Amino acid sequence: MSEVLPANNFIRQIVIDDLASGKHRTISTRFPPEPNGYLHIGHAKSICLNFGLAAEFAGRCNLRFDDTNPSKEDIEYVEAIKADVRWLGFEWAELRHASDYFETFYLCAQQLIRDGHAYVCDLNAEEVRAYRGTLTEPGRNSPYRERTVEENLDLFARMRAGDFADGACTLRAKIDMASGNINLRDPAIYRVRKVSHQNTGDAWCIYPMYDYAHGLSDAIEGVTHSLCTLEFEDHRPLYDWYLARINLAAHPELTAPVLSQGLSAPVSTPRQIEFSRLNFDYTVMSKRKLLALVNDGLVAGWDDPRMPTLIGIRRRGYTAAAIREMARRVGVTKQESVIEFSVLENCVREDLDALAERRMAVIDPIRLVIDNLPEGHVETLTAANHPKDESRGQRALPFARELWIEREDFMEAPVKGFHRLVPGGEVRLRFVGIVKCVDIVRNADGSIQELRGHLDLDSRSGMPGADRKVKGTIHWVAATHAIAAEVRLYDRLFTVADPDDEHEGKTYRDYLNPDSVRIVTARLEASLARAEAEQRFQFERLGYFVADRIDHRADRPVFNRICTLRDSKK
RNA sequence: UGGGAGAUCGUCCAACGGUAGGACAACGGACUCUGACUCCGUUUAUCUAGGUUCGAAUCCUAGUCUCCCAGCCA
Repeated sequence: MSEVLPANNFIRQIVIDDLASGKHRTISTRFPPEPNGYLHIGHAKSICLNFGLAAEFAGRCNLRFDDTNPSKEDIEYVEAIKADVRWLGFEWAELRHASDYFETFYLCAQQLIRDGHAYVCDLNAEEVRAYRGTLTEPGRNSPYRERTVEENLDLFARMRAGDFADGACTLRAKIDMASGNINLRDPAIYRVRKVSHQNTGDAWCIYPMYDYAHGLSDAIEGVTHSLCTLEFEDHRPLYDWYLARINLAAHPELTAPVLSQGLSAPVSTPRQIEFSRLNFDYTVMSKRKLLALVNDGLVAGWDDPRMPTLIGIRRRGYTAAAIREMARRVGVTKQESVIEFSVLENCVREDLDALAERRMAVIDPIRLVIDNLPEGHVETLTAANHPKDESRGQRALPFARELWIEREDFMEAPVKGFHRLVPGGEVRLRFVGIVKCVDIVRNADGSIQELRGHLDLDSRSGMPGADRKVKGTIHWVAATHAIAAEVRLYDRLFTVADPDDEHEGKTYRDYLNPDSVRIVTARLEASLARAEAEQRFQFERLGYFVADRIDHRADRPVFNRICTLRDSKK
């Protein structure tokens, strides 16, 4: 696989310029997921960007859990996210949580109050909405906006102490209720939530909002380039507003609680830069819909091989290298885009073509008996494990008088352009030689019971006659030696390119592909008995397959189809 | 006249005042003991209208279209 010649993009160019101008000596980024769900392929772009930039320019990239809303978060997700990032091939400089900074956030809020930049507001959620105005009309000031500093300090302390019920009041930034940017209309800084937190337990009953916590967390960690998706573009003025008012660098006492936990706080003034999120056709990417697919049993779980989650894609058999290459190919811009799934698929095929050893397997078997071999004839062939890489060695391949071939590779009444086996016609048996179909044995109902073939002994592999040209080559397994295996044939989860399209009252559920998985019992060549979970192979002419990382066992093999081979037959 | 952002092949991404190029897709061909891989070739694009300029995807003006924002979510 073409190894990481970094593709330039506007963010990388900013980094290069900042380093060249001396604005930064080193750079620092972060990947900041909220632990409220599993990571999906869309996150892979952000992970590759943040960790990739840090790696390329010898900077640092933290994994930071943006855990400011305990009611949605769970430790299960933080563990899964860590595993996914590592699987993708990245290691964080430090693991942090926004919740590591809760005490600092509290101190900063007190400072904002003292400086007249924040106030405790007793409006309830509905009232706040009414006061906020609309997209085209300005909002109105809260009646609590002019409380004194002393009163606000006292009230805020009582919020922390648990004196107020959930929703009874908030701490709000005093900015501008008439701003065209709604984020600046006195946004909430803290809300009361009497729930325990995945990381801090019951230490707090007030929790900071994203806009407030995110920029401060970036600054505390010394992040230089804070990369996020487009929808945060109009939050940037607020991001900058908090940083400017609080000015962590000028107030070391504010970060003291971080230091006292043994964590460093190399305060910076981070710059937020937005890029467009990654979307793919034929799938959904919203956490809500993914969660619904899982909860409603429409898929087998977060790691269902049809899911666009990283854990699902991994189980499907995609490689981390392929995902990294995909991220490189799609680039980074501010244009909203939907990537064709073929881009990812091409990356997988390219990686696996080089990586995966070849094997033979028959998915829909029909019996072929070689009539000019003696009854009970068995021999052992050797076959290359990889057609382009001799160092991958060879394997023993049992060959016998009775074979399974692919039902699809025989046509009694061939359509034009059919290159495989037909009555009276010849085809090459991979690694064996040329066989002619001499008879069709039928059941009472006229259906085909088995095929009879005649092997041209002069055309056996290695013989001079093997050079004889025939139009097609088909795969096979020895019926006597084949092992049975469950093979799961996956296809796209949705039947339409844009399942999010809700025209004509449809929803993504109406577009679920009823044939997104087909489970068959296949016959595998004997050497596959030694396959290990997560090992990938090319089943010749069929596609790439992986031994399922959960269900595969030596005595009960289970393979997932990763993707088919490209197919140029018409 | 609410605020913010974006418009280049079918899809993504380049071109940073000087030959519109690459990847994926599609199509055609060569090769082939995988109809794979590989190789060769072909088709298709600068949102519109003006302007500046020897020269505009790029600069200016005016439009058009698309996306995001009215959580005590992130």
